[in-house]
Amino acid sequence: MKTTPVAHPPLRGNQPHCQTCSLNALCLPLSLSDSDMERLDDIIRRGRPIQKGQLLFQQGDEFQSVFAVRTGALKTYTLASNGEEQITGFHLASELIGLAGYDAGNYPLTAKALETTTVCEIPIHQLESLTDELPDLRKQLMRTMGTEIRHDQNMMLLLSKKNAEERVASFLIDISNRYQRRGFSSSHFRLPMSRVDISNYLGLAVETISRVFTRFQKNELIDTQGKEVIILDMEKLYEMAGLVSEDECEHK
Amino acid sequence: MKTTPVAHPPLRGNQPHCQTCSLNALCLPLSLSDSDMERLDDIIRRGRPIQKGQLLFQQGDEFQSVFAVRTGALKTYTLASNGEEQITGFHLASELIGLAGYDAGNYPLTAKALETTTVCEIPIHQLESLTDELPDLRKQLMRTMGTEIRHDQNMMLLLSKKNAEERVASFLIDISNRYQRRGFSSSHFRLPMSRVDISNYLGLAVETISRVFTRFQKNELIDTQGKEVIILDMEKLYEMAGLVSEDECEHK
DNA sequence: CGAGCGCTTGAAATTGCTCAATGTTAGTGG
DNA sequence: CCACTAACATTGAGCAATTTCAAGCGCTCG
Repeated sequence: MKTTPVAHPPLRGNQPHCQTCSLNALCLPLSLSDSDMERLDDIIRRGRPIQKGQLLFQQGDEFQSVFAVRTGALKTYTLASNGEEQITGFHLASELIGLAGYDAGNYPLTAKALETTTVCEIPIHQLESLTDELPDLRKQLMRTMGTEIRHDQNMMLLLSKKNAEERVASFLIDISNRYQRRGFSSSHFRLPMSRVDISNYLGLAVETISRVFTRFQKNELIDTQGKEVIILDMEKLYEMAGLVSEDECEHK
Repeated sequence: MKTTPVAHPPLRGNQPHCQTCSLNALCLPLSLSDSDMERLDDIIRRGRPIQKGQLLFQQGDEFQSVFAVRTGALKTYTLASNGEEQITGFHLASELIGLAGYDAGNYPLTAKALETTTVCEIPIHQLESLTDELPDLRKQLMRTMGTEIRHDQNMMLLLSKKNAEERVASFLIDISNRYQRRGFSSSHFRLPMSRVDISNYLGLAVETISRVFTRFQKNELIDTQGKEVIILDMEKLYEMAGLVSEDECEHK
């Protein structure tokens, strides 16, 4: 078990705040009143950016804080005992990471920056005392964990039932939706992760990812240039993913 | 969206209680004081047993309660939009199910009895008010969700990185450990689920499960007769699973 | 400008799947 | 208690999807 390589740099002045953060409607403060948000804001630490490839925390490190992504993106992965790495999620701005370690005393996974990334650190002890007083915050935390569980169960379905094309289509749709929720284009974006990361996440070989991307491009489903992706036919992509676009089917 | 076929039968007299339940050290009451346990016990409803094949709740049903398995076993599964079913977990006595629906308002999965099963029902509203007052209970719930997340992430690793033999070996070890924790034999047990369920859970074809079981039997790793399983070489099974038996490797 | 990493493409190999047939078990009703 | 049926389980053969191996390209960063 190694010690944390990077972790939590000291504070700097001129900090942003939850109250003015453009992400507060997506992030942990969601559903908090102004005064409650202020109390949450008080315990949040905002450190210097972490660079691409640096670790935010490592599997086995003592569980001390949860983190909200402010800008940038990270991947989280677990290590099998044989050393193999399984990426369990990519995390964009406003998303909370680290909660899975809540009960264990240490992080059950490693978080690595995919690009230069800034995070808000929320020390767990203070968060815990705060949740004692703020039921809304508590619910929000439970909600976040529920979301995580549903995500993982969707991934189980994907990994055990879907073929390569369905996996890639599902992946692109997921990313697209997440960018959209953040106010970015749902059809034109830049993937923060490498092909190798995607292949690992989707349980496929890199070569397969490459081939599916080119096939999608030939079939004019998407246009892609390196990490840049333009979705040309969202409708069809939903079909490929084994899903149905929301437009035409709202009942569940 | 269909209505619930079975759900929550009426109460009966002569109920057992958390205080005297042999599972209370594994179940939700874990870490509660006697008086707190009593308060939890007061809100628990204990219905008549549900029969093999009956549903406890169904994907889409309104989220009203979480359930603890008292005796028997269930499977939970999600339905893909194309109707395919993915089993996300098997649940033995003392295990809590339904929490994943916490934030969504309705259950994100279906729970079906694998055999005659009795459950303790915990209405969510009352549980919520109780958590307001009992921080220990709150923590226990968070812990349970954390455990669920780690389980699912382990499954993601299994589904995306392990071959058929490794999957089956991992599965048998997991079941074995869970029986052991409940005070049963870790080397001789009866699987409550069918081969089809196992294959679905592990992301393999039924035939593959069958073949791996016979191969394991030929290699004298296990002895099996239908759902009855005897583990002959635990050591080797751990190796096959890509794990290391606790005996020989305690670090990490 | 060269090295190296990341990405793409092709051909061969492999693993697990599908299909089909047969065997086995458990539950039902005469 | 036995016969019957339906669901479950096993086994074999051929096949298909994806992986592995190998090679080449192109961008980026020292």
